[in-house]
Amino acid sequence: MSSAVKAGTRRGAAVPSGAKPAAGPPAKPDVKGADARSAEGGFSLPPGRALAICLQLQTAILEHRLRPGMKLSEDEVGEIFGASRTVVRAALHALAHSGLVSMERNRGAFVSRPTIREAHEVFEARAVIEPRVARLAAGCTTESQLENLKAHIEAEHVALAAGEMSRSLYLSGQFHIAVSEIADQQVLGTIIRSLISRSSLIIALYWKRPDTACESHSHHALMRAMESQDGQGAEEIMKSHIVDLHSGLDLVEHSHHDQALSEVFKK
Amino acid sequence: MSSAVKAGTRRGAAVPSGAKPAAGPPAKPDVKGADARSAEGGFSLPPGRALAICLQLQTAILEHRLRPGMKLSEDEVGEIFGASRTVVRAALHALAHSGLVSMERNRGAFVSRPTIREAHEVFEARAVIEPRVARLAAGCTTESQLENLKAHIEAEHVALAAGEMSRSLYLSGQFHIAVSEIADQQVLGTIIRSLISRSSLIIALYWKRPDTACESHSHHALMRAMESQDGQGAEEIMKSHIVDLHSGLDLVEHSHHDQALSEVFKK
DNA sequence: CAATCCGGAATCGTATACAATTTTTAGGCA
DNA sequence: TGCCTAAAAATTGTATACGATTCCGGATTG
Repeated sequence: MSSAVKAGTRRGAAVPSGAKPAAGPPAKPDVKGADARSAEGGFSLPPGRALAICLQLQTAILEHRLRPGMKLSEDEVGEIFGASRTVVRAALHALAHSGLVSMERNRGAFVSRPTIREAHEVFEARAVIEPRVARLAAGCTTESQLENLKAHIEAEHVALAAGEMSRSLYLSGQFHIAVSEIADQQVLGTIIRSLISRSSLIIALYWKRPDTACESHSHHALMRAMESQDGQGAEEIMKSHIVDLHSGLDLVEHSHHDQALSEVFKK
Repeated sequence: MSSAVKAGTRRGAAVPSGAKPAAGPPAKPDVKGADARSAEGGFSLPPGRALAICLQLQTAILEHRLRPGMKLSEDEVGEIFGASRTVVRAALHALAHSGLVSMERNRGAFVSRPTIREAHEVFEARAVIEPRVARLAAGCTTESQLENLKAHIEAEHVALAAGEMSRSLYLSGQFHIAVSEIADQQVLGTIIRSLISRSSLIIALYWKRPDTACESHSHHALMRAMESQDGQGAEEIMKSHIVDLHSGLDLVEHSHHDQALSEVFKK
């Protein structure tokens, strides 16, 4: 049933939609150090083909082309990517470990639907970890890294101006990842990537207002703090930025879809 | 070659070696809330049988029965646990995601050998995260949870007195996990579990002195801070405790095994 | 008419078989 | 003796097949 998964062209580039050139010249940014090692959670790359499937699925989820709750049938995904269930299974397990999909025994894999509680916890965790990492990063930012950050912000602006909401959010996450990579802490970096991935799901579910160009300002301020080696400042900006993100969510039971119907007309 | 893996009885309890009764009566503690949900990294449990294998391998690694660098052949593990390679593979992948084993393409799975850099990063990460979690935990510790912590410390003492070094370290890690569970933060708790698991590997590789009953004191102090709801104190104690652990490591290239030989007689 | 029960279809869990790659070993040659 | 080459052995990567469980629809019955 259903034509659920419709990600990219069977064998497009690993991050096809990630290279979308909104405007010609100013869009050279494109996540620099986030190639293969930015894989799922960051850990042990699944062998061979599974990794490609992983990345495509991940990108699709992070760009909200696959919404939370969608079923990822092994057969279906396998047919789409022209792979056997064995490797699809590996890919799905990998994504499950990174928290993007959840697997229910004998029922299959679904794009994760973070609970409200988990949403809170993810952003609390980010509020604990990322500010500290931002401080570390501020202490050792090179010129080219600053350029990279600038390009990221640039790209965010472009996407936002073009009204590409989901892509904008994706890039926003990539910015945070870029910051964590500057800190050159792989362990914390991996953790942060995982949290940001999950944040993407949370935002897809609980975002309050579809407008709000809130991001770019904080990101710019953060970059400037890093530019002037202001660790303390960077830490504080990051902290408040994440708190802002957290409070920008509408964390109440959403009573989604038909459940709402049966609930509304109950009596 | 080799009779590498020799964990438990093919189908013993999930955590057989974890229940080793050093002394009869005083050993009732045994990790309370750390049953199945304390699985590997904490994430998506591999389906069915794989989970059991996961847990057994994990326990063996955490107790240093499987040393870093050991090869975990799929066939071999499969034969030992009476399972087919399919499920063994899933188990190994899961452990790889939690950082306990590393897989090299076309070469197989090995118990991870954390690099010195990774060792530093893991303890830096713990120093960032755990103190904050300890603070949270201190604010909401119930009586029974205190009892549980007490039992943990008790068990550590017993193991230490019996000279069971590796088990003592294992229990030390479990104590930290117990603290994180009190904080009732699943996301951060999962992260902490993963970091502690890796710490176990790091300690196996880089521990300085095989003696040192250093742990228990800090743990006891932490417990008392939590008992008196002293969040600030708990945070500080945890912080310094982790720094102590970090500095208790001998983080220099160990030139292990034969490499040492060729090095010694080089000139 | 509604609730329940059963059978088919679909999907997942596991085992086994085959292909690809690596490692090792045996052999030949300088 | 030492080193390079090549074939064999071992191990992993992938595909397919079969059994088990769940889901969905229709028939039966109170």
